[in-house]
Amino acid sequence: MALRKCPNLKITPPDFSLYSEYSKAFKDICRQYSPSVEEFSIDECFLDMSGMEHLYPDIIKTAYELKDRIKNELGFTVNVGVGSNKLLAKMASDFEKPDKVHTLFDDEIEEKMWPLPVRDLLFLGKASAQKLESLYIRTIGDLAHSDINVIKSMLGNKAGEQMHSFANGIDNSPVESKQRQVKSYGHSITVDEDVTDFASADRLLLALSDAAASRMRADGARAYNVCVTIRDNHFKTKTHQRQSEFPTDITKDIYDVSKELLREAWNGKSPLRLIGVSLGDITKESGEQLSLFGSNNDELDKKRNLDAAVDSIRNKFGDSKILLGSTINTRRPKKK
DNA sequence: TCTGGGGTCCTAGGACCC
DNA sequence: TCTGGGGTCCTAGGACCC
Repeated sequence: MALRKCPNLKITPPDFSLYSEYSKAFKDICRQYSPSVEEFSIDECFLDMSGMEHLYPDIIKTAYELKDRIKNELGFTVNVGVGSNKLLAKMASDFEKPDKVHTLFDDEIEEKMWPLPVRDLLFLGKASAQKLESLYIRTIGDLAHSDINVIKSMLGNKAGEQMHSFANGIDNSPVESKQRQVKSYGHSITVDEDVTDFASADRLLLALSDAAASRMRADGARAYNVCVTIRDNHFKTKTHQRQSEFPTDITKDIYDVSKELLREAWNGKSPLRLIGVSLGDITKESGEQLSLFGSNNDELDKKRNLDAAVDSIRNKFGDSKILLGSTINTRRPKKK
C-alpha cells in the first residue's frame, strides 16, 4: 500500500544478523562497566553498579560516558536511566529520547513518575489499564495510593502485587547476569492471501517447522512440545499443542506432528490468515533416544542425516540457500 | 489505528495419582 | 458409592514485552 502511494519509496529489508552483531557489541561495552549485566532484550540491559562507588564515584558522569562511547564506537544513540532498582532505571530510560541520561531516584518518584499514566508503567499493558480505568485509576500515583487488595482482585494476585509495588517504586528483583536458556523456538507467518486448503497449509507448516527446528538444532537443543497456532480471518487465534514422550529435533517428525495438530484444530474451511509452529519444553541433554524395538533406528538415522546435510549447507551459504522442495512455492499461492 | 514476528510468564480447568 | 486433601502435569488462552 505504501509503494502504491509512493512509487519511489526506498525499501530497506531488515538485516537481523547485523542487528544481533551490534546488540552484542553494545552489551560488550556495557560489560566493561560492571561484571553484572542482565540482558533484558536485544537492545536493552541492566547494569548493577552497586558497590562500585570507588570506581565510579559520579554515577551520572559514568552514565554519560557510557552513552557517548556507544554513540562514538557503534554509531547509534541510546538512553541511559539511573535508579536504585531495575524498575526505576528502566522507567528513567524511557523518559525523553533520544540520546539522553535520566535519573529516577527514590526522592524523585513523586515528581517524575506519579504524574504519568498507568500505561507507562513497565508490564502494565492495555488490558490492565482498561481495568484500572474502571476504578478511575489513571496515573501511576493513583495506582500507588490505591488499596492493594482491590488491585490484586482486579489484575490477579501476582500481577496486582507487582504493579502496586512498581507504582511505589519498589522492585527487589536482582540483576541476573547469567544467560538465560531459550525456552522456545517458533516461526509464524501472516499470509497475504487467506489459506483455505490443507495442501497450502501443509506447505507452510513444513517451511515453518523446518525454520524453527533448524534454529533449535543450531543451539543443540531438542523439544518435547510442538504447538501450532492459527488465526482466522476474524482475527480469532487458536493454539493446539502436543507433549511427547521423547524430545526431538527432527524436521520431519516435527512437521508430521504439526500436520496432525492442524487437522485437529482447523476444519479446513474458515480462511486462515496466520499459521505458526513453535517448539517448546526444550532440553539440551544429549541423550540419544533409540526406538525401544530397534526397527525404526535406520529411518531415524536417515532423517537425522538429512537435517544435518541441510544445516551444513545453511551454515556455509546462508539460510536462504536451501529450502525444502515443497516449501518453495509457498510465498504466493497461485490464484485460480 | 490496526497490525508483524519473536518471545516469556501466568491463570484456570481438567485429568490423574496417592 | 460418594467423599477429602494434596499434589503434578497438560492444555488453552491471555497479557505483556521488544
